[in-house]
Amino acid sequence: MDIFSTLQEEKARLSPSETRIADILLNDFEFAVNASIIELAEKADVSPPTVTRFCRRVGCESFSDFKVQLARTAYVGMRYLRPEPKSRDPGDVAQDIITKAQNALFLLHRSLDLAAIEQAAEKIAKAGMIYAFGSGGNSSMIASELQNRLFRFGLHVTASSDHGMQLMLAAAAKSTHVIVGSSFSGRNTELVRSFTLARETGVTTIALTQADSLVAKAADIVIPIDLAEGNNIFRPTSTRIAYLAAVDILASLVAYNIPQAAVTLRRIKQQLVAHRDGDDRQLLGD
Amino acid sequence: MDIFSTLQEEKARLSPSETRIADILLNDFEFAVNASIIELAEKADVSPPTVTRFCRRVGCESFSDFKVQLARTAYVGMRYLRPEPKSRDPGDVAQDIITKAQNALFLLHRSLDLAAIEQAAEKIAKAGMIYAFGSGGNSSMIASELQNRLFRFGLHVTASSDHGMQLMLAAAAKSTHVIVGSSFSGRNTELVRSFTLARETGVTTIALTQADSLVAKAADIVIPIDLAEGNNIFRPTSTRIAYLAAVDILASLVAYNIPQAAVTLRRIKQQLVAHRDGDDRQLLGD
DNA sequence: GATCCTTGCAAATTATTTTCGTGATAAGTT
DNA sequence: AACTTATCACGAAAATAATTTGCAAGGATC
Repeated sequence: MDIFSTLQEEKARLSPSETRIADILLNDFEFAVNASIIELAEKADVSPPTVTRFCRRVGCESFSDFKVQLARTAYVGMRYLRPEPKSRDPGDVAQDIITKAQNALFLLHRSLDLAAIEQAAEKIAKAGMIYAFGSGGNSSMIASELQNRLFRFGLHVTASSDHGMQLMLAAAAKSTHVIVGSSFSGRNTELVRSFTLARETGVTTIALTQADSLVAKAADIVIPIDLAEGNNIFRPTSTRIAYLAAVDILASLVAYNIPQAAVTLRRIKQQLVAHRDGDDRQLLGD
Repeated sequence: MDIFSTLQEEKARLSPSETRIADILLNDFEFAVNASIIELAEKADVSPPTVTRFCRRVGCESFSDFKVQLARTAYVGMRYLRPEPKSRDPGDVAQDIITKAQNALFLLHRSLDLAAIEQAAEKIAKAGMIYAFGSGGNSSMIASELQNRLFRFGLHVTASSDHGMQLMLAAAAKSTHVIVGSSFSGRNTELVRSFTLARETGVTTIALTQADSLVAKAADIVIPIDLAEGNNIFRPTSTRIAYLAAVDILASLVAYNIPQAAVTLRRIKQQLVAHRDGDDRQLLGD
């Protein structure tokens, strides 16, 4: 799909000359996007035709197509190749974190299952009661974020990060209710238990989790969020940013499914514009 | 700086032919980045030289430079020109949200005051006790995130979203302590009061907020987070993502200032790799 | 009516791609 | 082991295509 991932896949199969070209891309990216085919060829100590062939090899139509692809993916993908920040220099750390966050959003957008999200939004909009479940520092934040967003549309919602409480709520839930559960790893077996229990009484269960995971298999509707685990397991913040964005999308679609939500939101907006001297709570609107 | 902003500034001064070229860029961007100068010229109904002149006019060296610039800024900037999503179609909503989030990260990275963050990180790393303050759905999340991140480095930290509690904590704080307060709007007057009170006893106060705001003026160290308000006041999630990233950077730098944090984190990582069958809580590491 | 700006044409320049041939390496054959 | 033969990488040069420049014509403005 994008050049850098192709490059990583093909790396082993490249010839010496092509490897030299690849090295320039990775090391002196700035030069590569601005250079002409001749300059690039000279720097890599190869002939222009070899550069053209290289471009074709990594899946581009032509050299100019290659440059466009390069420039396009660069902003997001450039540092993706360097798994760890090079130094402890604040600038590098910041760059690394921002890039990983950008990347998480980028990957999320690519792999988003819109049909599932819309289906989930419809169910949520019609639900008599919504339970947002999630445990651990990450998923519990997602659960409370869901509560935070949904109650403003006039929906009945409660969040819980307590497994015992989740089980009780799941046991008491009715068929018109919806449970939305979040699990970054997909291996939250307690959540699986709540889902299974709830489904016995016809409760709709929605999971934000990794596709094909235990949690995914236990839910009615799965909103899969699959990010390259290697890059994120030790840096959950970027994964969390992707989850937050997914919740944002879900909540927006829920709003569109509730006629009066638009009215309420418009009123909040007008309120915000008219009265701008409160504290953070004025940022309620959306 | 980037092409689209130049384009917006120059728009009024463009000639009819150049306006036609600009229109193509804005309306059929995909075509524009992939087209040759001839194709673009034909579509705009002008001659190739006019396209070259147009490129110079918007600050590029040449047509190919122009294309690279275009492709480069496009990913982040493209939809920035369209302030509102075009439709309620899930794809458009998702696109809009993701783009705004990307943009928030982009703007954050540009405007980041690294010196302030590093200064804050040093203070936090040495603090006897840390208080993370924030109110409202947004800032309270940031406060608990700070707690979440910092306690793992062996630091003493507590988060509070309650104004009354914040005041009491601030009154009881000692000069070796640090208060980190978050306010998206910068107008949280209760937080200002806590800061002012705390500074009387020499407590270091750190604010994550808008530059030159009330809260910023009341703090010792300000980590300014200024995002285009117009785009974010009604859509706080993207601003929040920027705040989360800022907290991530801050926490990473704090870790580098604590020698034993590295050891602890490494142990957590090994733990994670060895034992991969728990639930979400396994994603503790960073 | 003079001047300035915009624009296109055609030529010149430059960049890119194709074609073709050489040399190297590997696999099969005598 | 020595000799084909196939395959591939690569570069030189030619062919092609794209881009830029110089210049002149057409319009608008003062």
